[in-house]
Amino acid sequence: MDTFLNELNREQHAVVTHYQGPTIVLAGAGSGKTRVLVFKVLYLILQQHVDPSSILMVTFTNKAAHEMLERIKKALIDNAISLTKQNAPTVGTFHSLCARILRRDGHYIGIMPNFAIYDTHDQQEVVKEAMEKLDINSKNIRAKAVSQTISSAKNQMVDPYVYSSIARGYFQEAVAQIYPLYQSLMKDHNAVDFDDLLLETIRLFKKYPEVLEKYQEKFQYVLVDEYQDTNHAQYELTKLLGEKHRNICIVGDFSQSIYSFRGADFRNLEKFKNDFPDAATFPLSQNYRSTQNILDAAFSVISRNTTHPVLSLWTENHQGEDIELYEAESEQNEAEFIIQKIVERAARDPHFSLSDVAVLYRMNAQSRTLEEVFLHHSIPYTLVGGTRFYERKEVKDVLSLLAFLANQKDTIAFSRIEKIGKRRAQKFLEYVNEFNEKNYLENKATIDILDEAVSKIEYLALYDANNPEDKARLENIKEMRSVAIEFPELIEFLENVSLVEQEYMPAEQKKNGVRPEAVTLMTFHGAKGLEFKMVFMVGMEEGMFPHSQALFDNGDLEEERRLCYVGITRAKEKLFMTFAKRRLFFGQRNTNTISRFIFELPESVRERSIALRDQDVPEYF
DNA sequence: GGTCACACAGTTTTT
DNA sequence: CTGTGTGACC
Repeated sequence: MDTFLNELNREQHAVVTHYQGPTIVLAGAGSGKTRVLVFKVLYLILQQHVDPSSILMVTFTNKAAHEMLERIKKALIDNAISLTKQNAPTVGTFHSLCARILRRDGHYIGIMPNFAIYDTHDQQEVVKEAMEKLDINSKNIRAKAVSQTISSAKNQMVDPYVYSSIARGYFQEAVAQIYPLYQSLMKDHNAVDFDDLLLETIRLFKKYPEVLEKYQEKFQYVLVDEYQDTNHAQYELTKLLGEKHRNICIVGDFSQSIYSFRGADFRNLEKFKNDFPDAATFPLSQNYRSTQNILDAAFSVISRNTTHPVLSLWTENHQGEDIELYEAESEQNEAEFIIQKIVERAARDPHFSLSDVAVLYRMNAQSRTLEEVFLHHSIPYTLVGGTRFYERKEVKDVLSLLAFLANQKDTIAFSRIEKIGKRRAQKFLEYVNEFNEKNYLENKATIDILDEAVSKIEYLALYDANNPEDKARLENIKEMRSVAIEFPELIEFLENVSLVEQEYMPAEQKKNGVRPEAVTLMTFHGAKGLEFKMVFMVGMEEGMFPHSQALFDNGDLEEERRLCYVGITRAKEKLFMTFAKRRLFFGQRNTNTISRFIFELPESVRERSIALRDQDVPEYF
């Protein structure tokens, strides 16, 4: 057990063993960050004999949380320690942590434990409800825009009162009217949105210090990953939870902050230093992932950013293969180039697997052509992203039944049920009565409630198993049943489905239970945290990447550049960047100029490109 | 209560 | 171009 620290390099060792006091870890791409976090927890438990349950680790996604906890558990079992539910560390996202806190202690501030968690779609329904009540024309003011505006106000912790004092112009003044009504409707529905989970927890902590103290006492050690992508509320929460024992360790990388469009603020990394002036800062600068060529390219691009520090990475890996640029005639040709390169590589490298390849793009809309061409050449692919499991119609329908049973003030859920059909909604109400009279909430398992409600309204009869599209819907309901079996308590089930995105995997792949032999297609955002031997970055054109909406604002442009940096650093061995002369977009054929990011690569990369050899470097200002 | 036609918008995304 | 959402009409 003493030897596990030997597996770390000097920088990593320093991070793991510095276990007390405020700590900032600047973890570069591919520097073994996840491993360091796992080892840090192991070190606390094994060497410092810290009670595992007094450790809190906050991650960016639930998937990351799950993987982290599994790795910790496994390592502890190797050291003859097994974790139970009671003594396990708390590992989760800010949202799941706050949901748990509010279920337990929300009653202090008037939140009932069976509250519903509304997703973006539900939020828009509530906004529409508010707009109807206020008689605001939904043609001039779109509910979607309003709900986004309210959400970003909340992210900056601007309440309705403050908002109305700063609102300027037609749209903002309308929002100023809608916002307070939205909040009171949410209360009527006994619901909170994702932003409220954080804000209400902060409100609870500030109003009832004894509640805060309970959690401060529980969580003696607080670790927060991906700190560059925290928003203001998450920054506040970190501070509140950690300020008593001051054993807070935040981990992040300025250059990988890519979520400012939803309220993340990389400056939180700097603010932490002001709040904790004695914080120790550790860099993790050795990269284990990529070749020198790839790191050089990444650095060459990201060093153009001026509003944040850039960590320079080094590696012991060899120089590696050249980065290749390709100018395609069209988006089809771009996809065919990719296929050609994959086939070539497969022919000469027996260890090569299609799962070593990722194609990264800026917008989901770009996946369409790629899919068509991949299909045409019979190259298997996995598409990541798109419509999420719990947002599918049939899944939401069934969930609405359960959501309403758990929280009968949730009229948003009920109006969804009415949309299935008036007669079915009537039938359902009969079941609601039975449910209430016999108190099924307490003495029936989720799966039984689900099956009873679904059969009561004959929901499955809406779909025909012989129709392939319907069959997929029925499969999805089956899939949901298997999650329902895992969570016999209805409230817990609902919390799980609102906060945890189901790992998306088509049914046939799931049966085999192995990672499929297929190329991964996804957005740059989706690739965060992943790595592939061979990476294609496609659509490297002004207006595509950087995206057209980001061209005129330096802050937005720098975020695009960070996204480009994230893309480059996903590659372990081989990186391609492609751009098309002409591209069909929204039914129009456009001619785009080559992305500025291409011109920000090291000169040697550009010189080898036929398309660029004789071209002057354009001025982008 | 269900279907069809038209309008219209159209980044990135997890919680 | 394509998916979604709304409103009119049977």
